Amino acid sequence: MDKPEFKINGRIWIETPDGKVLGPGRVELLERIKASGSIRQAALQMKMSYKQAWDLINHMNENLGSPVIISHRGGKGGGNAVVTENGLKAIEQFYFLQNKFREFLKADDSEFRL
Amino acid sequence: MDKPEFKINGRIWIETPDGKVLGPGRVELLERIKASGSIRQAALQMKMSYKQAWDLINHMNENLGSPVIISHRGGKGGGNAVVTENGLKAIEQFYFLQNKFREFLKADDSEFRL
DNA sequence: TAGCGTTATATAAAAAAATATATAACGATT
DNA sequence: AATCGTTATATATTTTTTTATATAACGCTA
Repeated sequence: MDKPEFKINGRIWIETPDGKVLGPGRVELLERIKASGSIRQAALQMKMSYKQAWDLINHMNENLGSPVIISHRGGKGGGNAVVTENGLKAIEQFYFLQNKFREFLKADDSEFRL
Repeated sequence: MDKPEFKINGRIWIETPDGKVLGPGRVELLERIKASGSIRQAALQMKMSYKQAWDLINHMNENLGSPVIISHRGGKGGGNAVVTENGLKAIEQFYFLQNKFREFLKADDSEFRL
């Protein structure tokens, strides 16, 4: 139990006065929907239940100014989901911040010593 | 639902290969033990159960190189707990990082716009 | 119009986490 | 040696969260 290797880690998110609206998990969900065109497939890939994915999307749609996902049921393939312009902006801007945060973590990586 | 105010927020912690060992909550716990000399009182102040506080302390004691809290039972007052040198260093160093992180958040505060 | 796979939604079941309760150990103080 | 308030620990209960199950709606396709 001597000399453990300490690393600083953390996470960032976007919030409104009503609470958290965007974080790493939700952004990944958006990206997977963008790639697969399906809420269901994105949920399977991330090993979360469809309900959980849907709840997250619904919450984002209602709290990110305008919808990030537009979904349709029925039709070819049974239905589909697409990321809106607003959603794409959300992904892009969050990654920008995420990258800055990574730099921050890297810079302070060896600043914790007991 | 238009023009919500977006704020970036987040949290940092210290981890070893075995997982998280120190974060804002645990540091606050250490500080309250330092001030009160009692695990129990610190737990009450933070509205957590004694068990939860004890588990956190135990985990820190076992994973922060050397103990951060030394506790005694019996005696005057029924018992007591004191923060070790190692614990004081942990508090101090975490606050140093925490302050840097606050600056980071403030600097990037208005960088998310949809 | 029957079938398909998905979205949407509610409800039930299961799992996990938090909390409460109980009890013993402890040592200075009286 | 009895009392006190705390630490230490186990067990039980409650609460919360997560996951599973079921069912309906939908619109293209064949």
